[in-house]
Amino acid sequence: MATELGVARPATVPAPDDARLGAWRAFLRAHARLLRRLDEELQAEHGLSLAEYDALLQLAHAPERRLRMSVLAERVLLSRSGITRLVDRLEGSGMVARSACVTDARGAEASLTTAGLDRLRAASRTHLDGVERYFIAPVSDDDRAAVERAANGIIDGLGRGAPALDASCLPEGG
Amino acid sequence: MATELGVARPATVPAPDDARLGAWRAFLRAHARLLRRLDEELQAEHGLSLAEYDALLQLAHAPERRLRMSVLAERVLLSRSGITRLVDRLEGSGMVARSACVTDARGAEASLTTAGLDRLRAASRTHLDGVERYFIAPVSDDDRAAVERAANGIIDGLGRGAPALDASCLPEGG
DNA sequence: GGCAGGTTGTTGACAGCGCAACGAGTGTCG
DNA sequence: CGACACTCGTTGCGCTGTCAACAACCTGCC
Repeated sequence: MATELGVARPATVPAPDDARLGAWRAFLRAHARLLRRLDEELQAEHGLSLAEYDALLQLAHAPERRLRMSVLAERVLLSRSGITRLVDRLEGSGMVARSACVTDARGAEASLTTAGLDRLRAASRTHLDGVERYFIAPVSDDDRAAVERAANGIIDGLGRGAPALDASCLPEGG
Repeated sequence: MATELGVARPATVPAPDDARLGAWRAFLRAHARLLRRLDEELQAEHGLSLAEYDALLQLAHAPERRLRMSVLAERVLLSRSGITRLVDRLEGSGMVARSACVTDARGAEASLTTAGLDRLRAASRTHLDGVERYFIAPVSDDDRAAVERAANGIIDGLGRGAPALDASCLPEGG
């Protein structure tokens, strides 16, 4: 268990000044503000949300510029229903097209249209400028490398420990 | 414009293998998966969302365990209408109480009830364990320090450059 | 005092996402 | 072949959040 960690945990609520929680809170704040800013800029200049941009980007990098819905969902960090609706919107604006999958009649594929690619190219300038300005510039090379290491470590650690499907830890609520 | 930054930017779409974008994408993935996991655990074991937990925590740390709505909104990274609804829910479950502000008749305050404090105490065990397990344990002390530095640098940088309300303040970036 | 202009919290309308359920299709094993 | 369990994408529903509009209130200036 992760309870004996050397942190004195008072009977009260976690102190806001725990040094290690500082990193945690900074991480949360940075992410929230950064994403909001990038989304704002993308929306203002190109009428795209970050999720939409990301979907277009994933399609652009895929072979033949087409991807199965479920694969796209996974890459954009969305549920399957979420990707259905996202593709609905993109299709509505003519940026992607739906087509049936030849090898699997259940499957649908989303493919990037040339209009979508143009839109993506334009938007990527804005987005990359934003990432450069707000994420890369204010961080030293060493720190950025550390961030990447840390992020990958976190992702790794999450993969290992399964979520709480085990109900044996619940009943203690009383 | 921020176009001359030393990044060679091809006429096509950003390559997925840019070393610095690697950190960016890892950052996004780590955050998404981590938050989802922590939210799941908190929800499963205590029926609280992360936002609700955060609100309770902010109240617990405030003097007199009460906070103006707008201040609370700011700390929980929510809009004013968002905080109104969040407090609605928490009030409905008896974890916070609303009261009028004595010095400002427009204002409302949210205060933590003892039930809310109990709930927070219980939940904080789960939450802190999660943060420990998924955020702190898989990251070295040095890297965590770097993450904190990076995050603060990002927040700082965001504060400086105003969003695109004024286009005239951008050109001096070069 | 009295009024213009900003702030505060709430509400209505709406968007986006996840979950559960569904129809359609696949693959496997007897 | 037929039965079964599974996967795929879509849809209905609910939750949660934002934005715009609003009434109530505060502040500063005349």
